[in-house]
Order: sequence, then structure tokens, then C-alpha cells
Amino acid sequence: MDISKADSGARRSGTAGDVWLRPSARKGRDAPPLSRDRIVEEAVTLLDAEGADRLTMRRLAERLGTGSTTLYWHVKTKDDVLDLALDMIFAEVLIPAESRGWRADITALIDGWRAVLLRHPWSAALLSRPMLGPNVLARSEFLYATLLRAGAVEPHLTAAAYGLSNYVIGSGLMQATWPTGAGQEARQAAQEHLRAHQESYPALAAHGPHVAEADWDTGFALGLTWLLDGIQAGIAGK
Amino acid sequence: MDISKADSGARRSGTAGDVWLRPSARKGRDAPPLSRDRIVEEAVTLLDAEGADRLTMRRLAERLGTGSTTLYWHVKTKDDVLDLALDMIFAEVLIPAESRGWRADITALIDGWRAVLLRHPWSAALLSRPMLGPNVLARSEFLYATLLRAGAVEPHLTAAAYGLSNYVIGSGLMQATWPTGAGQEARQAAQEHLRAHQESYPALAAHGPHVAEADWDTGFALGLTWLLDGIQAGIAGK
DNA sequence: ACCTGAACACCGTTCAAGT
DNA sequence: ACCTGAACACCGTTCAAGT
Repeated sequence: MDISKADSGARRSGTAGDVWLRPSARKGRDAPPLSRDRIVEEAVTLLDAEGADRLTMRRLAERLGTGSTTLYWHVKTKDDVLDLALDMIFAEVLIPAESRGWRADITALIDGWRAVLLRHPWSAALLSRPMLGPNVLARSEFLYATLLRAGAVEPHLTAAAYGLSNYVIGSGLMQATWPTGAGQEARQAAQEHLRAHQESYPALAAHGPHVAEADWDTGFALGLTWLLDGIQAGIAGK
Repeated sequence: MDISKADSGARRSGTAGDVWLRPSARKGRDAPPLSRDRIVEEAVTLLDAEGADRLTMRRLAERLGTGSTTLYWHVKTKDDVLDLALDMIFAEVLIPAESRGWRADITALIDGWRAVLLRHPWSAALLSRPMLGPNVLARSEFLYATLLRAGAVEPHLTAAAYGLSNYVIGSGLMQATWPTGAGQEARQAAQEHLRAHQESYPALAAHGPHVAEADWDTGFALGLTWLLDGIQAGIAGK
């Protein structure tokens, strides 16, 4: 291939290289062309790696090998990026293919949902924006359809759908927030603070979530069972 | 009072007024001296009036009649202001004075908690930071103490405390987020979007939360009942 | 002990201009 | 159709300096 020689020659001279080499020599390395999908993808990995307050249009653009202002051709605003990122990770929540009964189906959905929230801790804090992306809607659809097929009617239907959603969201928010593992110095400080004021908070100091590594999983499962039992009773008693 | 005359005279001349009048002529009008409490108080009213993304150290300082940098004497960081504001509104949650039974007590606490979240919609989004303020802790203490007195033991105790908290938090977040009343154009747009794709989301389009003004209150109450029933069964069956 | 001003290192976003 | 650069109107925070 003589092209490589021509290339290096062009690079050695300060002037522009050969025409047919220039467009393929992309920004950073061998980056695919910029696109909305690529932006959102990169946003998710940036969020996963550094958290929500480190996501900046400038930093995001830098990772993509462009200027920050270029992003605005593909995306209207930073909030759009966040909305798109939030919907993208929802695609990871598996929708049960074949039914094993409504309780099992819903449990699978909710567990998957929770897993995603914990896998992408930044997402829990973003739940305060209305979620209307296709991936979110598809999973809401599954939830409603499953409840309807199980025989739920109003007001139990809405209460069930909301109750389940709110429960996962709250749980995900709490656990994602909680200083775990790395941020253990914060947890320890909280623990000491509680012990120092244990005359004010005796029950909390003795049994509170700050004292021991909480068993989030069984706690979550227990609460979910209570909710599902209630829904089931509502259906049976129509 | 001759002082008023002296005052106006001093103001008319461009030079400094009488010594004993100057210190009492505060920044804006008759503002009390700056203090941490006053800053947090003003932050809450600013948040209530304009929302979280309009809270700025500069704007907050302006309302208080100072420069933004002055705030940093009383407060270490903007996040501190948010933490303090969050704890301040928790003081509005009434802790039941005399017991009417554990279910009634807890229901009262949770309902009060929810009411605060809805009264200060910005607060729901801030729940992603660890809450260790005195007002928050006092209410957590009440929750744990009540559950303990009712006879809850592990793992039901933790599951109950978490489940209830997560449920209110999630509900508050969702409802505070939801485009209600004023932001009705967004809700209507969501509605149309759903109808336009109703072959993809049939259950959602027919029964989803977007179709009708949701009855949040009864939905919330129903879900809370399910949770409490589950907790009660756990206690009874020890 | 408290307040001020200037300054630093950032932000999101717009827009005329390039190819 | 896509990308660039300069520019605007902001941010949170620090710090030397004032009283």
C-alpha cells in the first residue's frame, strides 16, 4: 500500500494532505461519525463512570472528539441528552417473553427495573423528569397489560401500577444514594453521629439503617411481597 | 422624634450620615442581620416560588441584600444550603403526640411526610442526598420506635421502615414531577403522543395515568394499606 | 466576627461562518 | 447537511482586603 507512505509524507509537511486521505482521518482515532445515538451512548458511559454532576456538554464533546457547540446540531439541549440517556438504559430491563403468571411476570419486571437503577446510580436522581421515551413506555405498557390480564380493575389498577412504580423508584433512589462501599467514610460518620446523639434517637441508633450493612435485597423483596399480596387480595375480592 | 429629620438631612447630603443612624440603616429595608437560619429560610421561599434550578447563590444573596460571596461566611457550600433547606421543611411533618395505635400513628406520619413533599415540589428531587438533619432523624426515630413498639422484628422491621419510606419518596417524586395544573400543555402532549401510538401501547392508552386526572390520594392510600397489611401480618405471624 | 470586590475556572447555549 | 469559533450571560467558589 503506497497510501501509507503518501499519508506520512503529507503529515510531515505542514500543509494539507492528499484529498482522499483527509476525510477518513477522523477527529480522535477511528471514531464513527457523530450522531445522536453516539452522543447518548457516550453520555451513558460518562454518567456511569463519573456521575451526573460531571456530565457537561463540553466534557461530553471532548470525549467524542468535537467541540461542545457541535452537539447542538444533533440535540436540542442538555436536558434532551439526559432524557435520552435515561430511556436508553431502560432498554436493559428485560420484558418477560412468556408468561409464568402475573405475579412472577411483574416481579421479574420490577426486579429488572431495580437492577438497572442500581447499575446506573445517576439514573435514580433523574427520575424526577417525566419519562415518555419508547423504552420506558414499553415497560409501563407491559405492567398495565399484565395487571389487566390478572383481572385488576379501578381503583386497584392505578393504585397497583403506581404503587409498584413508586416503590422501585423510591428504593432505587435510596439505595443508589446511600454511601456504600467506597463512600464508607460518610456512612461511618453518620453512624458515629447517631451514636453520639443516641439519647435523642435510641431506636434509630439501635436498629436504624446506619448501624449495619443493610440487607437491601431481602428488604426489597419483602416489601414487594406485601404490595403484591395486597394487589392480589384486591383482585380476588373485586 | 427629631431623629427622622436628622436622618433625611443626612441622606440628602451625599456624605455619611450621623453615626448612630448608620448601622441601623440596613441593606435593603429593615432586614434582620444575616444568619445561617435567615439564609436557609430565604432559600426555601425561593425554592417554593421558582424551583430548584432557579436557586443560585447570587440570586439568593440578592434577595437577602448582600453579595453572593458573603453567604460563604455562614455556609460552606451551596449543597449545604440545599441540605439545610431539606431538613427545614421536614419540621413541618407533625409527629403524633399521643398514640392512637401504631397503624394510625404511622399513617399520620407518612401522610404528613407526603404532604410536605407535595407542598415543596423541589424537595422530592433532592431526596437523593443522604438525609441526616435533626428534623429528618427525629421522624425516622418515630417511625422505628413505633414499629418496634408494635412488635416488629427483623427482617420485617427494616423492610417495613424502608418500604414505607421508599413508597412515600417514590410517590412524592412522581406526583411532584407530574405536569399538573399549570403545566397542562405537557400532560396533553403526552396524552396525544400515547393516543398516536396506541397500537404500540394499547393498555397504556386506554388505562394509563396519562388518560385521566389521576386520583393520587386514593391510589396512595390504597398502596399504603397494602404495605401496612403486610407489615401487620408479619408482626402477627412473627 | 462579619462583609465586600475582584477574580478564577468553569457552565449552557446562540449564531455567524465555514465546508 | 454538518461542523467550527467566538461570544454571551451566566455559574460556584476563593481570597485578599476592609470594618
